[in-house]
Amino acid sequence: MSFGRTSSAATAQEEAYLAILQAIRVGRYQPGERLIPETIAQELAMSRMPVREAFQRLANEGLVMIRPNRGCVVSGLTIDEIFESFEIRSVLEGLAVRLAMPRVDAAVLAELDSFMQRMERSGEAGGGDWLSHHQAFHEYICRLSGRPKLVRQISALHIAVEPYMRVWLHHIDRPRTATQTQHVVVDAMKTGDAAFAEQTMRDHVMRTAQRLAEFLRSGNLATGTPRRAGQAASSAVQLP
Amino acid sequence: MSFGRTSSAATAQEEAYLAILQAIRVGRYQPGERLIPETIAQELAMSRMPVREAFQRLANEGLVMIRPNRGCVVSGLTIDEIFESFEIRSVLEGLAVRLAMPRVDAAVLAELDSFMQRMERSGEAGGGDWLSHHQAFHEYICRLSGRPKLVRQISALHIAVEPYMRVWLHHIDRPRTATQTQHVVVDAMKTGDAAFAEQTMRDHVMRTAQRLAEFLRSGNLATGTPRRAGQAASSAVQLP
DNA sequence: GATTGCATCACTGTATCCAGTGATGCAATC
DNA sequence: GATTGCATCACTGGATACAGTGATGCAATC
Repeated sequence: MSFGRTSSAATAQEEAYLAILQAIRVGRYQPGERLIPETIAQELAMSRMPVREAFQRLANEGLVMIRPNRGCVVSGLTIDEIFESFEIRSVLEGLAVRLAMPRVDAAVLAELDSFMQRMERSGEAGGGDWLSHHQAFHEYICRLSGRPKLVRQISALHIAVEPYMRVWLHHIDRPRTATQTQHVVVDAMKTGDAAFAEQTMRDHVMRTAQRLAEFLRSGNLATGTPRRAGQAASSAVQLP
Repeated sequence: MSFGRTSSAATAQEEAYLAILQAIRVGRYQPGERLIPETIAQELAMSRMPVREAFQRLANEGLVMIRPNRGCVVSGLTIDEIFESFEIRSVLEGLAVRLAMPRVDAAVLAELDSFMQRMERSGEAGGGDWLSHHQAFHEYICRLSGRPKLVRQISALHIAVEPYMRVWLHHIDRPRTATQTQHVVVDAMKTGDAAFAEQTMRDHVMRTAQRLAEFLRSGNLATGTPRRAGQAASSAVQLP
């Protein structure tokens, strides 16, 4: 194992982590699904051990749930939990924008405009990579804040709701209106008013939350009960 | 191992996690210190494996740092990182208060008053458990929000800065003024104005951050360089 | 005398093995 | 016929064993 690691992972455990993470993000491992260490280990050509340690990391980020002696399941989020994630994100991204404001100049605004153009183009193409552009847009702003921990936390929240965003965007298949609400954020940043930009970002995130929650509640998705430990009668949103 | 686990941990890994966490919180394992899995495993009468998995969890929470093939060190925070943690906490706790407001009634306010009395008493006794009362006060408010993820994130931030808070409080040995600023928060909650309460909580947290940062910068502590990976020339605050 | 290269050693990461726990299905009894 | 108890089985968590990597110290050469 001294050569030929395909991915950029330095260690087998890291490789397992990235592989499982990706599978959850794109919805290949679905909420409620049981993750069998042995199976995944075989797929990745390694032993169960690094896979188990990857489970630990994922569990800590809330993406899977490990119940002692009863295995590891992908922890789907309930609508309430999704909404809560957005609530948290709204204040964190609000903070990020506020802290980023002093560093915003013409070059930054130009970059933001180009981000939005990319989003609009991929939106019209109906491509599913609108989401990646969208996340890149948000991450760019966050990075401007110069706060690494903040960036990390926001990124984790993006990942957690990504599977749900994905099906939503797939259904509405024209995320142009969504793109337009981004303009409001950039416009707010152009005013130079940090408090205003913060509030605008908050509103923007919460508006997305409301639209997504509405969509999920509208029953365009089957709402099953992938049994989860602990919380009684909590039925996570099921992906198609 | 079917009986007699001393702590409430269901699994060895959990026990290791709690033990190491506690050691870091109270400052027994200090920033920059190398954590040897074998040593800790012996102390806890288990093998290296569960200890390693505990390391994973701690690394994810940012309390330790694992560099591939080079072991696990307690990741001390720089003053900037401490300040950043407070910034994040300020908006999260602000959110928590805002969401908690609808549930605030006379009984809740009475409970908050009793929390503060306890804090004042332990403050005058010079006891180091002022901190636990203080954290309990904040956690009580957070719980009122009814947002489990939010509570968890805030709690993690409290833990991360706890060692530094501890030495600070030990130095000023009369955290009465600190207690008084809590009153401002409770008073704001009494007004029933959610936005005002949110802003007040934010200010309260940031004021604490400023005082702590000032103390740490004032050099009451030696500022050494427990070498950390990645960031060049980042010298974490060293505990006495 | 200093610097560089090599060898040895300590330690980390991974694999395999073993024991304990929860689940499932069948049989027996009510 | 239904329900409960037991036995078996699959799987998880933990321990031990092994291989690979980085560090350290000594020696040799410049």
